[in-house]
Amino acid sequence: MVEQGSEHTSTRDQILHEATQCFAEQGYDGTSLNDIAAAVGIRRQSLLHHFPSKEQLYGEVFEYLLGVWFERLAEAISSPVRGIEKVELVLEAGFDFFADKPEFVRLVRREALDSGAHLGVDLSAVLRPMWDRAGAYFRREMDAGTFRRYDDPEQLLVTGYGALLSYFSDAPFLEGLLDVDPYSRDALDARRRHITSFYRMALDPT
Amino acid sequence: MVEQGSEHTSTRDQILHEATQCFAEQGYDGTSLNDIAAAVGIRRQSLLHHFPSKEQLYGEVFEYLLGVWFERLAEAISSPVRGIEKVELVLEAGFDFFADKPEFVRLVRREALDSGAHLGVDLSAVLRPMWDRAGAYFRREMDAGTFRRYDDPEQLLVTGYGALLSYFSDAPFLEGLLDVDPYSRDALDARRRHITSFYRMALDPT
DNA sequence: GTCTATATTGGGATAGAC
DNA sequence: GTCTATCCCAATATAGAC
Repeated sequence: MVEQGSEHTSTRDQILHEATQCFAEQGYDGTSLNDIAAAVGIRRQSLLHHFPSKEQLYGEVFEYLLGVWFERLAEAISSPVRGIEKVELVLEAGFDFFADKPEFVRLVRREALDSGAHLGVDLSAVLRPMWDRAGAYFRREMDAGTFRRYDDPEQLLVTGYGALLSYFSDAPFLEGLLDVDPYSRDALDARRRHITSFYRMALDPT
Repeated sequence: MVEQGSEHTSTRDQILHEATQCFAEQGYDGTSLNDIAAAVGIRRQSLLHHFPSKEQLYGEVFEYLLGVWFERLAEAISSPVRGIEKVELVLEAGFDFFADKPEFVRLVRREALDSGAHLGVDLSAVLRPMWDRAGAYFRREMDAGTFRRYDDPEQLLVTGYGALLSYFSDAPFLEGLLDVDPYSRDALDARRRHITSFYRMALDPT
């Protein structure tokens, strides 16, 4: 759907791109079709020639990003490494994807807050299989003694979910607390290292 | 401003209460004065007799919750305990407040996402003093050898911020992933215990 | 495929009767 | 203090010319 390699991107793809930025920054209700059209350089009415409605456009924006996310995650999961190294690999794959596409994180957060009011599909249901797989992995490693035992492995996932997403979804807010551009190379490196080392400490069975 | 103890709550306070719920659930842009007025049982025009504008109403909703939050936090911070016990005390105070007022968490998250577009004040600037104080505390304890040393103590704060807020802000979403009501007593207890034990593991210097 | 023009709805806010 | 009536504006969406 989204073409690469050619000098010229289609108007449709330009719309998708600008819509992604607008929805991520201002949310579904805070974004008007005028905003998106203006960013592309056309009129609102011309935009509706490419997408039948605002909801449809929003749906396609989400669908595309979700597809890329699944691709990247599947790649990391399929790796043959085990133990804490696998956790690190998946954490880093998630981190790198989020750093590459912070718009995605912001969209997911907004959907989580609005509990899918604007999106047709149930996001948690879509992500559920991967979630369960991760939970089963932790349980197995705990049983094997490679990870420190916790009462409820799912809690580790919730914490990781929050730690990973919040940094990107709330980046402008955190910038005000930290006096550092969260997207600078240094800040990203530091955050990445901290998350992995934090998990290593917490999971270390010794 | 908000009266307690009397059987009858003023219309003004009812409006504040319903507005809090609506803004937390649907966001600023997603909430219309009609929604709030309907919840109270009056007309939109009557609501505007008590508050001059939507922005003003939103501001007051936030101001009130922020005041309570500061109260509770100051109470926990003033405790004479030290070391990891102080961290636990503050984490638990935050957790309990958030569990008591999840609307507050959702509002803060929305503000962080929108970077204060609807609120007059800069939220990160308001919270900055407490943030810096917490960072200094971690640094001191690391220097004293009571906490495990991390390159950047502020990273611990970011992780805590995410772990604490996300559970409540994204509760409906997490319910779909966990098959448990996040606000049930059991779930809250488990989450509370996990966060504190997770931090204890990560900060343990041995 | 983009435009102008227009229909229609819903939002915030004001004026004034009761 | 609450209501009805009204104003104004912005938003989504459609129709039809070019």
